[in-house]
Amino acid sequence: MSEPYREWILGSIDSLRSRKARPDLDRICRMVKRRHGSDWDRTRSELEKLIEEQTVLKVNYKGSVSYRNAAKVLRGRRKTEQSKCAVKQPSLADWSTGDSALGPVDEDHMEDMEDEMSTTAGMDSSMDEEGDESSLDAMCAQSTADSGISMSPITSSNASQPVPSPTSSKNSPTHDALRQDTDSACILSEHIQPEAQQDTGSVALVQQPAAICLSTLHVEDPLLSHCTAAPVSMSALRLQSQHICPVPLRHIVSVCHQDEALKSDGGPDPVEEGEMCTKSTTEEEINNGGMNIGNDVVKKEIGQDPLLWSVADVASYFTSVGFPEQALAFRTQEVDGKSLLLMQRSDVLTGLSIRLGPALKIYENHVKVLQRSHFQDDSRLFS
DNA sequence: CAATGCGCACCGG
DNA sequence: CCGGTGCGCATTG
Repeated sequence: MSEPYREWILGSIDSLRSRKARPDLDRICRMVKRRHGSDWDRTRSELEKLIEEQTVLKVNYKGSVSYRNAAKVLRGRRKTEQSKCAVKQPSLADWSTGDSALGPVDEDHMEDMEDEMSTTAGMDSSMDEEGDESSLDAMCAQSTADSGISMSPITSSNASQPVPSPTSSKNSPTHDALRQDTDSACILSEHIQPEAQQDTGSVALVQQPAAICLSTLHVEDPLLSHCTAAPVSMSALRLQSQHICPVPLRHIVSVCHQDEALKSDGGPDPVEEGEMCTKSTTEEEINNGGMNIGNDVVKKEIGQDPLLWSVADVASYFTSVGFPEQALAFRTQEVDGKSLLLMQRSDVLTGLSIRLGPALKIYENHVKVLQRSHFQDDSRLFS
């Protein structure tokens, strides 16, 4: 159902941008309404969904809220500011003005922050090989946010408070879809570190539901600890302790294994719960550190058996590992977890109409890995 | 009047 | 210096 909205909204954002007009809620809704007749509230809620899935980024630029087509934005910035990634909430200041129709009202209310961000979320499209760093960046950009926040702090408003309750996913009005599988309780609260971001502003990225779970898992499995080293998860880590993840651990574990080559020698030593992950690393370190690993983690973030991923989960996954643009292709082709596990090399390279470079990386570093780990697990079960 | 086009100033990299 | 952003004004329908 939201399909056309995605196109409509992204189209409106692109159109506004090309016209050099700020793609704010007001203009986006107006344009969608004019072009497609959709009513405001509907457009607004669909927009929020897109924000949650990171198809659209909500940013605070020059003191006002603005929206970006994630696929087009992500590119520039690289490392560094992971910090900025943090999520922030938009200030309403502007909104108020906007009062008009909108309902921003419900948007969060926050104090203000006027920073702006450069949107950033980016990863360069070209990320070099396996997405190491780039993906990291990406991740950080998004992930930080994503990982944690269950909802979009930003947008969603209701939940004005940054701190989501671990339990529920309820807060957000829309996300259902996304999280249906994933979620679970993974919402975390803290991720948001305001301070960090504040400097420049940040994108309010949204978070993905996904991230969440992993942390939890890790806790119990020593193997996981490796994974945790990965970038992304930090935020996730924090949460770890608390929630329960629906996903079977084994999947996760296996993924880690392979990709990571586990550094661990023979056997992983058991770690006590909770702490392993957290150990030492600071966020930064983490970010820089494990590139590939990062990806894995991301996967896990989504938290589950790929078999259970919805189309939105698949898209979120690729967005979070640095391929936002390609994520749209997966979405367009309606590739869900099951389909993903059935994809062949040629499907990825030619069936999605995405560029060869990213397609190769996606297939080799992600699709193949997910398939391998998934099927490996299965065989293990039966053996 | 709304939609659109775009020059130009700003800003961060 | 360059690219992204968007204000503010002119133009168009």
